Amino acid sequence: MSNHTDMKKIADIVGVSIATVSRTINSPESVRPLTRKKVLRAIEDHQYIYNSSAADLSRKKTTVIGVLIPDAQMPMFGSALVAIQDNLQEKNYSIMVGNTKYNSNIEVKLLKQFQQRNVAGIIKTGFDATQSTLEKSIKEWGIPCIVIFEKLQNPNISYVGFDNYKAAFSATQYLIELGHKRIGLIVGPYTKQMRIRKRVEGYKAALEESNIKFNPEISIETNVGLLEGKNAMSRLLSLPEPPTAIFAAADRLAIGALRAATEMGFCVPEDVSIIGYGDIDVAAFCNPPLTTVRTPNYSCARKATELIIGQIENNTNTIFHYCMETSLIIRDSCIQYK
Amino acid sequence: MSNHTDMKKIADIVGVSIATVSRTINSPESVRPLTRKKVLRAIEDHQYIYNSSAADLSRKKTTVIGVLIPDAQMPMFGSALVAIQDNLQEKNYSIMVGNTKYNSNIEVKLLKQFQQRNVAGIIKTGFDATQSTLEKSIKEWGIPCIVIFEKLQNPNISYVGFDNYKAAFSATQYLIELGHKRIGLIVGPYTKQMRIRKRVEGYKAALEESNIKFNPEISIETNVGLLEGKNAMSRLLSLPEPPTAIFAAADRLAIGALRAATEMGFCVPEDVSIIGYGDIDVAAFCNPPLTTVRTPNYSCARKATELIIGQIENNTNTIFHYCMETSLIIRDSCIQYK
DNA sequence: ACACTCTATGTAAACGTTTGCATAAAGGCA
DNA sequence: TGCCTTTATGCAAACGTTTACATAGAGTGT
Repeated sequence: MSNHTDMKKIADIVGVSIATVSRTINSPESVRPLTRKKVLRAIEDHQYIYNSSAADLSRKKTTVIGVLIPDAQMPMFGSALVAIQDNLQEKNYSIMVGNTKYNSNIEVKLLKQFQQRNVAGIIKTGFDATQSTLEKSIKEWGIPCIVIFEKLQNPNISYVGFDNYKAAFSATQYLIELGHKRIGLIVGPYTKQMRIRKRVEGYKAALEESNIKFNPEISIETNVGLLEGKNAMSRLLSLPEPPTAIFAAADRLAIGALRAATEMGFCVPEDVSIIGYGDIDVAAFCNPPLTTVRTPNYSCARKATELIIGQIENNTNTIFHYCMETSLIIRDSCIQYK
Repeated sequence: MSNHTDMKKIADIVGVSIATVSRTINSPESVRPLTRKKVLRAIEDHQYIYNSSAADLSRKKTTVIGVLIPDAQMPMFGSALVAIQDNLQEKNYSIMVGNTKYNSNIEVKLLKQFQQRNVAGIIKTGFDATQSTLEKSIKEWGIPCIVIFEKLQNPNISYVGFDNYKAAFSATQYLIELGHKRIGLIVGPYTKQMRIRKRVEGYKAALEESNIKFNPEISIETNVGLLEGKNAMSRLLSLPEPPTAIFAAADRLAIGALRAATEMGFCVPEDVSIIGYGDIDVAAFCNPPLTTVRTPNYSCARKATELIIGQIENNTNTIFHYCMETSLIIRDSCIQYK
């Protein structure tokens, strides 16, 4: 016989039915105060532990939300997680997290797990250019799914993000305004990732607007990482005619680039300007402090969580498109070109 | 009637019993190849989705492991998450994550959630000095729980960590060997956190060993963060007789300290040496690159995951104590005192 | 006293699996 | 052929909740 405390046991102790116990837990206002008190007392005294699996099964619905991120090492994910949980805290939702490593096999697998575990909603950071199948499967599945940190043109997918194109445009424009003409680009794998591709496009558009010809020689696509940024920068600075300014479309790339410059004897910003992207927290603590584009990571994640909770609770599934503003954070890594 | 594909439906389609479907999924070798094939075919064709809640309820056991971290912004957490998932990947376990913010109310709440959701095991980073109640509740609960990133003296709790005392001792010793006598300390909230307190003790012990008197004036306890590190360093360098070397017992504190020094016109390491703790990835990319203590974060998390999975699968719950080696990573932020 | 409405509770059928036990079919051996 | 073992499958009871529906009792207005 089960020696485990379940609702039945509590019900027996108090002398009420299981239903009453369930109600005291889920809608306390619907049970008489005296009864409620007795039930709560028994729960306390006998260390009853609510069984979510059973509830989930019965309700055909969980209070777990799935969070899909490409790389847990990205500082941006930290903000996302904190924001999401801040919002979920008092609601008794839990977070199930999956790290895709930019690998679509892993991603599909994780999504399947989420589906089997019947998560109530999904928050996904970033969206691959190649994910129409994914999109379809989520649609069919029918639970709310919000992409964050990205502005999508796809009208069928909700997002809370920012305009990567515009932000990259303004970063590049800033460099141009400072008089730079030879502006290098170090950027993540944009062949696969939409939000990165948008940055490349923004960069190109800004150049074009000022009649500067895009020069593929000083534009490097690489994985996002400190070392990768450093390596890319080394290559750029080894060129016979190195760029006078660099747009590193991720702060971690920028930090790597900064290091390469320093090691090669270039002064930043006197010899070469560097602008980053993301305003991760160390950016302000670099030497020199990094001029960068601030993206509203925390707000995006927070907003997305609010929205998704709303959808879950009201059982709706409309499409939301929120685009937040980015801003240029001017610090000391860029200077007028003389 | 349910239009949702469940085992019953698959069973009906194939013309077998539910049990057979369940078995094809959970122990394929126990069903005849032909039957298996037909079942799998039907599962494929009708997009059957396994319901974990139901399975969990029936089995009285889940395949979810709970991960408790104090601050998702700490880079160390990123490694942990990646390591854990790398290990869980092919096993179909999922990760439920909770961010405690160093707040024991939140922590208790999250643990309760984990308990209600019936997680199969818990990996917890760090352990508060004040958590004997917590310890008791986990013991009673009876699921495997491993603390990582910490060496505990408590024989009832499993850990996979490193010796914070020893690591801090060696960092301080290194500074002493370089001829420093006036060695400041910037450290996290050690009143609450064991692993941080150990660092303070290691620092003090190293001083004592060399007959250097501990000076509370140049020892600052603060929250862990870049800005906090900077503020603490400002205070230290404003002293009439500032320290000639600083042990910042967290790399993020060290990076903040580095910034303060630079802004105040101190050269690192010429005017003041700084040694960090953790070897987070940006440490090597600071200016100057940060000398620091490397702690084996990934290995710890990976080992812990292996152990916990072992315990879950074999239904054992023995206590493990693994202590991994730390190492001194000498870069350019410390120099001989003249 | 009656009919009516409310409110608090109980009853019991789901929810979709797992798994011990029973059984039928097939194979081996005398 | 009959008996025994093995293998593949089915049966049905659990797992611990939720919730639509039923019901009993209390209150209200006439």
